[in-house]
Amino acid sequence: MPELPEVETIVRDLRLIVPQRTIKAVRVLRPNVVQGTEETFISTLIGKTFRSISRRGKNIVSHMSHDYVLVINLGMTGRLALDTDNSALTHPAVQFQLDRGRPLVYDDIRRFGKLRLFKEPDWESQSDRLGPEPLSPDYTYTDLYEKLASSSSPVRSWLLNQKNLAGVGNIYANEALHLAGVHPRRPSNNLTEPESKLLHQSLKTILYSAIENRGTTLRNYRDTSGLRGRNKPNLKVYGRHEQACFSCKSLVERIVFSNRSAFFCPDCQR
DNA sequence: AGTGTATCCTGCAGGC
DNA sequence: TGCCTGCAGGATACAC
Repeated sequence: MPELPEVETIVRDLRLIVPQRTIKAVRVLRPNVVQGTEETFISTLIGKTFRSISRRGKNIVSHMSHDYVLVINLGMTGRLALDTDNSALTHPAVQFQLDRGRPLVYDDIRRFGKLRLFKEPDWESQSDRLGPEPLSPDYTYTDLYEKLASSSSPVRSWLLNQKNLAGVGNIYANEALHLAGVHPRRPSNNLTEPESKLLHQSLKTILYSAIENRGTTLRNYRDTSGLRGRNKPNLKVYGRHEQACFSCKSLVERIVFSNRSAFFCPDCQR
């Protein structure tokens, strides 16, 4: 569910809520969303204070006191929110009682999400296994072009692999490829340098505009206040199977490979 | 190295 | 109304 723009939106919300708050109690209602034993997870977090919140790819990274890092991957349906009386948190999995205010709740319908605890250096080495951040100023089209050149896998699959690029998921991979005019099945090492440059720029454009719109809600995604993202009307191909391309009026096609749907315009994307 | 398949889960839409 | 199938923003492990 949540890709880079959705996670970025949640991270920005959390920065207004949790820093300098201390965890007083933890309730694990669904042990399988927590890595390691429930007991260790709880005892490690009690008494720790949130210092800062950042994002790495699709991960919410909470830097805690005593050099601990709580890393949350939302999977398909994970949510974080402060519990409220009329809460739409239907599948609470973990509750954090803070030193003041309402509990912070991790809610996850399908429970594909994961909450992991690291010591700072261990998280650093874990983070190093992820690809570059597409929105980082020092991520250049040359980086993209050279890395694409070493892979023969379809470019849509390449973009989804978090070791190649961190944070891009199926919606924005398809949207960026459409904006760049590149067919999702093109072998990565088949892209020319100009095409790589266009794809690099398209990724930034698509991701920035999705962040401005606070993410895309197709079904389950909500921000920490329970509000939907507003980016869905901007989608040009994702989910638009058999509808007319806005650029050329051809019908958007849906194909499946690597077990995921790919949407593209057969005329705009060769 | 890459791909297809299965797995972890629940919920919803569509067909009958 | 109910039952069945397919599908969903992710990540990973496996066989080939």
